[in-house]
Amino acid sequence: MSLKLYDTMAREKRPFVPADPDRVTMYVCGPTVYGYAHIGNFRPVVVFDVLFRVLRHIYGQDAVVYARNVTDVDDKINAKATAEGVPIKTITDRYLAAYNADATALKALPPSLAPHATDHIQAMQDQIAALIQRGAAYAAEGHVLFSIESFPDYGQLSGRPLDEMIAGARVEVAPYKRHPADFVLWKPSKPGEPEWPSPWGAGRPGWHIECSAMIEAVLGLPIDIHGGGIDLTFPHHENELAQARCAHDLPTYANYWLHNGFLDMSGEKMSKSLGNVIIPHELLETTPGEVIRWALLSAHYRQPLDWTPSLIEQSRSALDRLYGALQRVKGLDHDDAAPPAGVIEALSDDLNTPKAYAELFALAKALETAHGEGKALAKAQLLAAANLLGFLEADPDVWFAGGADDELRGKVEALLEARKAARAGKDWAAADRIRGELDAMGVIVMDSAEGATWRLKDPV
RNA sequence: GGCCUGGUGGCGGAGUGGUUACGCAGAGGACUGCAAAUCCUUGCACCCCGGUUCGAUUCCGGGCCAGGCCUCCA
Repeated sequence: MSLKLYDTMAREKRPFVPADPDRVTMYVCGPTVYGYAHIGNFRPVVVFDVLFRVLRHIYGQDAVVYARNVTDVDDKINAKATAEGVPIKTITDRYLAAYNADATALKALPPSLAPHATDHIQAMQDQIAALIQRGAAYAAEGHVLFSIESFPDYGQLSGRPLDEMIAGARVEVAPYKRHPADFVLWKPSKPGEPEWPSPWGAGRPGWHIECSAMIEAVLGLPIDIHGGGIDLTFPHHENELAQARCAHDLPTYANYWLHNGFLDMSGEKMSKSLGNVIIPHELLETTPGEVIRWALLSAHYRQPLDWTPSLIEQSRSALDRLYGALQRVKGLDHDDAAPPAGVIEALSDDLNTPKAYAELFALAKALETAHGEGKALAKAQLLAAANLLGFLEADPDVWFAGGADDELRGKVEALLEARKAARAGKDWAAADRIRGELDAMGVIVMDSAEGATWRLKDPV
């Protein structure tokens, strides 16, 4: 079994070979913390979380270093702080906490490292200084700009020839730019905005230099995997690559570039102007994080994913099915099993999560139809497989009835006792009336040879 | 205009040069006092037109349609 990943640079699936199997490095562009992240922002969070889990499974728990940055200096953050009349840190702290809480709710493991841009200003300045020294950047009117003409490979990642950059430059070009597509490495701050002293005047870093400098600072160059949304390919990743390679005259910045497809809303791009933005922070009030995670991974990560109410319902049904299988074998435990080959193979093929889902259903069926010892083993295998994807970590009873408070539980238990007595006396009318009462309470009753179990229709 | 994706059954969504994806929904059966859950069985597909081939949903060319990037963006 070997892991294959689609590399945007090579435009094909390639066998994954880390530079050092004892220290596999991965970097994913994280959030700018100026507001609640929307559902689309969390697609890379769960996608690369699965990759993180798969890599840890292959190379060892401690052999994978996964960094996801936090951009905490940005125009939007400044604007938000000004609007609320609070310090910038109040804004960034608040939304970073929310982001981390949401990521946890979506069952994403914390990354190994979460570097903050404001903690690495020096590293950014060092990289900028190296670029100037090598003639790849120039200072002008308080700005420092990267000179794309100094880098012949510019455009390689996104497949855009340099001469097209000029035609593509539809925005007004700042007069101090030598080439229309030159981009900012350092810029002056406006009054009231955060600023740091620098050899080129007080100011703050451009967006692209944050990532390339932090990668150098916390992971070292080059790295094995760089991930992010497909929209970041250009200009963000193209620029990061140019900066890092030029600063240190490197042939390679990242050995594999992975990009997740977009999430859209009924075929439309999610945007505030269309009013169709879904915020997990709010969605989590009515939908378990695991359901959202299931939905986000239900299509292959490079495909576009259409977010619809039906997708949520189907995802809930799928998890109910799997948790139901687990709930029926409560108590049957087996020593930890390795994840079955089918799931490994599916995920090793460029993270084919839909195929991995099919394997989970096959394992659930095997569990339902197994007997005796086989049942315990099947359960352990299902759990091991699901763990690789970040699913089925909850107690099935909690999954189905976790939303029920003690009062409701008491009522349900009492009614079930009464119904049991009615059924024993073959008083079907009374038994059905009680079941109707439970149904009205949102409780579904399931009889079995071992007695009745119950679940909430709509567990949160 | 440039670059790039994708068009699969009622819905979601993999995959393959000739054989079952899978899930949800539907149909029949088993089980059940009746249900629910579960199990068994089952119907439903590969945008259009050419080409290559013994054979294409799968490869090649063209077309149509949808979407993305080229500006902040996961």
